[in-house]
This record gives sequence, structure tokens and C-alpha cells, in this order.
Amino acid sequence: MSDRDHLSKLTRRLQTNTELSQVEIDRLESLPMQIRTLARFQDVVQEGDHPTQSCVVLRGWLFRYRILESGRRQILSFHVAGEMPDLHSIYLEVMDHSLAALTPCDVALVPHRPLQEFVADHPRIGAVLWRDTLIDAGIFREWMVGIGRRSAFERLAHLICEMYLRLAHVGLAQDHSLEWPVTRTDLGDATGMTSVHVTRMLGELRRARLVALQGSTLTILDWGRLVAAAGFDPGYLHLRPSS
Amino acid sequence: MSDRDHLSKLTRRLQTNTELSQVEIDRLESLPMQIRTLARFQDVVQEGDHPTQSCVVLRGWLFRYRILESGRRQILSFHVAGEMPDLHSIYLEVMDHSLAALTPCDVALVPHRPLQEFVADHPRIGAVLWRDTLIDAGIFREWMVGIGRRSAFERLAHLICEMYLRLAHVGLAQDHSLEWPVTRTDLGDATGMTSVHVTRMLGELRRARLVALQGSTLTILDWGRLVAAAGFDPGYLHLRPSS
DNA sequence: CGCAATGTTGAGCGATTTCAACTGCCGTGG
DNA sequence: CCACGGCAGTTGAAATCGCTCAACATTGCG
Repeated sequence: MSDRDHLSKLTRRLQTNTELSQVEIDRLESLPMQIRTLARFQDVVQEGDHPTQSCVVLRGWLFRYRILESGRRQILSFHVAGEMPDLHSIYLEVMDHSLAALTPCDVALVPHRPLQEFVADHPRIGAVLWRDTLIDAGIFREWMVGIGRRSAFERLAHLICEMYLRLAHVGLAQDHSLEWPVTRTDLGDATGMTSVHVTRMLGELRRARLVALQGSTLTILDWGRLVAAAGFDPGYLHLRPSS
Repeated sequence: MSDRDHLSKLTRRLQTNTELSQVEIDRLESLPMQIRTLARFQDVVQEGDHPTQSCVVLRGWLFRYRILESGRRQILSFHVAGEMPDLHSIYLEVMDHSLAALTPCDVALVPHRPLQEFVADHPRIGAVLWRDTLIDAGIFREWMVGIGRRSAFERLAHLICEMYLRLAHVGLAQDHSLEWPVTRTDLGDATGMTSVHVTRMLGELRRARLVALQGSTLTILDWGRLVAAAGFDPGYLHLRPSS
């Protein structure tokens, strides 16, 4: 696999949101970078760090989180292939949260300097990357709405809808079936509940015949009813129509 | 008051985070714009809109929110003078939430087109504005941590700490005292609780002699203890040291 | 095989909500 | 000038959603 092939995960995803010219794609894919493989729970960057590079997810799931003094953890987001979970560090010197591997992962590390120069030279791509961080913020908002104002049951249903669309968008899910590597504890910390309650609510989802969970394969049995149960509206993902 | 004076609210705030050259400040302040005055609860943009301009807060507080079908509301953020609450719409076609006035407000509306051209011509300022939206996202993350993992009491204390620093940063608060135009209901919708519980927890804060609330003036009686009670760490605001 | 991590289930508890009544404040119009 | 209506805030009592604690089952891996 050549370097170009690695970053094509990123450009292919960006392209589904914005047209990119071949020249732009070429320059983007020839950015210097370094591949790294991560084990579950291995940190990419930690709160307080001053990173000098950002990463592109090539394989596996990453997640961002914060841990309070009391030990309580909040997971802030999940990230799958083609995404740049810490692109924000390009202009934010200090990390205000940590980024780690949820599953074994491959990531491409791209140094900030060339990325910044690239953005200055190609304002159109700068805009595309900026937009990507804006969508990221939109997902934070949606999670906030969920944790603040949705029931535990709705929250879980909502997260499943979201991850299914995001995975399908990069070709990692289809036929309402997806790899689901998120433990009850992770899920609880992402949705603001305890792992015990996650187990119960997941049971409800199963009993309502909305989803089935065998091993780490999650199947959505009734997309329409799941969407309705979650109050899910995909607008906040800002995906292009169809794609 | 000339047009330049209006946007100086913005440039002065941006400057406390990044050095700007006089040329950059001049060009930024001479962007076309239009002043508008808003009454409490008047919307600037609504969910589903396709805005063609973004606004700069000149006076008053704005807030962003989403309302679910069930009628439940989540307030996503508060915004004070010098901030651009809907700068994200520069690259996100459809609004995924609404923006409204919390108090009577003056805002400057800046059309997207010249703003986009400006950003393309001045990558350094593009970076500063981008950075501003990244800090915005950092605040969303912090609120998410709060709603998901902090107690009601901590959440209120935390929000007071945050708003005090943000207001002080633009010269709108000092001596641990600030104008506090947020009703119990607004506060509940911002922190993910009911207005009834806000009343009770605010009572606790008062009884603990952490804050005093007379009319719409909030006074922080013991900053150190309030910060400790909130588990507040200002890192996520990415303010420059001192300033 | 055996440990460690993950998941399940039950019982009791507690933080927050819900429902409801009541108070205080302020602007408006008679 | 005062009566009225409406919004915001306060307080109490009961209900509930989700948490804690704890025991046990299951899975995966060295």
C-alpha cells in the first residue's frame, strides 16, 4: 500500500461532501505522514499535550474523552476511517481532552506545519477541512441535546442511528448491519449513564425488536422504528444527499 | 459610531488570542455589514434555514438552542459581545439549530461571500476565525462533560465560572461581579435540568456563600471555592495567559 | 485451564422530575 | 393610581429514572 493509498481514505470521505479537483486530491494525498498502529486504549494524544501533528483514522475506531478528578469519564466522540479526530489541534495549541484507540487501529500522522502551509496555499481545501471540524462541532451539539434532554433509551437508539449512517457513508456498513466494538462501559460513558443501565436499555431495544446484537455485530431490525424511537434527524451530520 | 467601531468588538477579542497586523485589522473591520437590534427571544436564524450571513454580537447575550418534537429544549451555548455565534454557517449550508436573543441585543450581520473571499485572501485571519470555531467546539465538549458527568450543583457552579471569565475577557465583568440575565428556565435548559431544580441548586450555592444574586447582578463571593466546587479548569476556553 | 475483563440481573436508594400551589414583580390600561 | 394579567421564582410532596452495590454468568485470551 503506497502513501497515496493511505490518505485516499480521507480524500474519498471529504469528496462526498465537496467536489475536489484532481490537483487538490493529489496534493492532499502527498502530504508527508507516518503510519502508526495502536492497541485498544492506547492514547494518541492526552489532555495537556502540545501536539505537532494530527491523525487520520485508517482502520478501527478512535474515541475522544475527558476524565474528571473524581474519576468519572465522559466520551466525547467516536471516530472511524477517513476522519481526523484531532484536526482541531492544528490551531489549538493545548489539548483539552485525550484521544485513544477504542479498537486496534491504524492511523496516519500528518505534521501540522505542512498541513498549515497546504491550507494557506489552497483556501478551497482549507474550507473543506474547516467544514469538517464544523461538522464535528455539530455532532457535539447533537450529543449534548441527547444527554441533556433525551431519555437513556432514546440516546442509545440515537447513537446507533448516527454510527450506522457514518459507517455506511465510508462504506463500512450496509444492510443495516455494523461492527459494534463498543463495550457497555464505553457506551455508558459516551451517553452519560452507567454500564448497568446501558445493559438494561440495550435489552429494551432488543425486546422491542429494534436491534439485535450477536457478538460484536449489531443489526438494525427496523430502521424506521429505530429512527422514530430515537427522534433521529440526520441533518446535523451534514452529509450530501445520497452519495 | 462608525462601521469600523462596530467590528472592533470582534477584532479586539480575536487579538487577545492571536496577534493581528494593523492591515489585517483594517481589512477585517471594513467588511460590509449591517446592524440589527433584536428583542428578547427574537431569532437570528432558525433550524433549517440557509443563512447567507453570520453575525457578530455587539451588545447583549445571544443563545443557540434546539427544540425536540416533545417540546424539550436544549440550550447549546451563550454568546456575548465580540463573538460570532453562527460563524459556522459560513461553510455549513443548513442550520442544525437556532440562534436567538437572550436579552435585547445589537448584532452586526456580515454576508458570507465577502467573508469567504477575505478568508481566502488572508489565510492568517482565516486561521484565527477557524480557531474561534474550534474553541466554540471546545466549549460544547466541556458542556457535554458537565451534563453527562457532573452533578447539577457542579454544573451551575461551572457555568458561572465560565461566563465570568468570558465576560471578563471582553471587559464586561470585573471584581467577581457580572450582569446575569439568565432565567431559571434558560439555565435549566442550558444545564440539562428543570427550572425547579435550578432554583434549589442556586439556593445551595447561595447558602454555601459561593455566590450572591441580587436582581440581575451575580456576585461571586469566593472564586477559589467556586472553582473547586465546579471542578473548573479554564483550559478549554483557550484564553491567552493573562491578557 | 484459569484469570481478567465484560455482561447480566436484582434490590434498594437517591438525585432530579413532576405536579401543584403560592408569592413577588412589573408593565399596561382603565 | 390602582387593578389586573402574565411571567419568573419559590417551596413542598410524591413519583420516577437511573445509580449503586453486589452477586453471578459469560467470553476471550495467554
